[in-house]
Amino acid sequence: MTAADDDEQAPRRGAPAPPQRTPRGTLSREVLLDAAMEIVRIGGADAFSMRALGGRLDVDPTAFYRHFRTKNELLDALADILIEGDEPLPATGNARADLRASLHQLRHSLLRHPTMAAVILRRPPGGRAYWARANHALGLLRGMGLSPEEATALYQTLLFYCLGHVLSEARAVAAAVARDRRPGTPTSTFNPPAHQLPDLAAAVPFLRSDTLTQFDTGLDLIMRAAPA
Amino acid sequence: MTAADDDEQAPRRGAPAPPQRTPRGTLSREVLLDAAMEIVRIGGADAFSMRALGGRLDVDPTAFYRHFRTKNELLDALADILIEGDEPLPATGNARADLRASLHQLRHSLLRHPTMAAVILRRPPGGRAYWARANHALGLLRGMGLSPEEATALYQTLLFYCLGHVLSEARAVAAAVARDRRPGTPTSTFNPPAHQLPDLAAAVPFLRSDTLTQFDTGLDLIMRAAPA
DNA sequence: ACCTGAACACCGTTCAAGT
DNA sequence: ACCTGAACACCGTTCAAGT
Repeated sequence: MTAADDDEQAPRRGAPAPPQRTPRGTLSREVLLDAAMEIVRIGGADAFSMRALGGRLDVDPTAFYRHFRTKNELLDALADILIEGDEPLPATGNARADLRASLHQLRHSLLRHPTMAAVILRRPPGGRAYWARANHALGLLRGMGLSPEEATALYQTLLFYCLGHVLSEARAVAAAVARDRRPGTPTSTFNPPAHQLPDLAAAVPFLRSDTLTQFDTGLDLIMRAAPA
Repeated sequence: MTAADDDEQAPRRGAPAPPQRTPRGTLSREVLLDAAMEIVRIGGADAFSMRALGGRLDVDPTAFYRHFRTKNELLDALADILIEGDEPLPATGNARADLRASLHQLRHSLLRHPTMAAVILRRPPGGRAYWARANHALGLLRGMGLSPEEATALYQTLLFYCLGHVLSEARAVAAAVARDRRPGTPTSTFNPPAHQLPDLAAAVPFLRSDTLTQFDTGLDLIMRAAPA
């Protein structure tokens, strides 16, 4: 029915070559998070498992459970690291520009690990960085003259738009990476069946040309609802 | 670091009591899709596996592979069934109302299987119903006087907003269901750390009060960008 | 105190063999 | 032609035992 192609699993598994043995007593949340991020960076989200993590640190896979309650707890911590990003929250004094920049930071950081985005977005939010970003954005919107209620509504709209956009971009990037590793897999998503669907056909030229510009266009549309 | 609670796995696995033996030669994509949907309806997305599917139809788990290439291909087909929903695309003649109704349909249908939403949204889109909905919405926007480019931009903004919102709602519903099955698990998401974050504290009363109204509020904000 | 190792109860998928 | 069954190469997590 769907022209479902191959899938994004299997061609890369496990972590290669433990770089250095982890001495007894030096395992910590931080060490585990770093190793997990490395595994994801090298092999994508599918390469990450308890056994890969243990292998990378040359430690028994179950040593993990001294430091995290479950794998999902580690994923939540990874999520918050990505949501935080590398840069401080923008504070130029221009509320509109700062808000836009914060959402750009979020998008950019999540897209640095595109195979991770879907994994992270299926977890409930609630990390430190997540709330810090919310507080920052809400403050900016209130500074633009919006009431708490208006600010909340507009922030949620921006955030949900941002998450949907990033999820969609990340899927495309992850699929492209998978295709690259194992060529010959067709991409169905951008051969939409435009016959019989004239309005879709007319839209095709404007799909996915430049995703950053597209992202901004949506932000602008939503921000029209804010006072100048 | 995060107040990560328990997780949504494990308490319900496998399909209970095969309702009737499936005679040789009657297995089909449709039968498999129906059984898969039943498993998800009863036990959530985690309950679905090849072995559960085989068990439910009283058939060897690997018989599946005569009809689908992979599990993900079946997930894509399930996704398109949910995206299609039960009702026909709205066509009252009021473009604005029809567009809103289509997005409500999509939200409603995805939320009927909340544990499935995250699974489905991590797959690339591209099913028949997905494109049909896109074509329908684009036609409505063009009918409101927008150019193909404007219509595409506005539709994508609405769609990404809708997906982000539904993903967020579905996570909350799925977590609530899991909490119900195994009580005592706290919800961190709606105890945001409002101390030290004054603008977040001011927003708390307006979070998650009525998610349908909230959804509509965002749609309205975005639709302000369209001509009256 | 911290880690190991075996074990448990699962996965998705392949392929030779059966009917 | 269609399905079975064993097998492969994995999972996340628990718990008694070791150091």
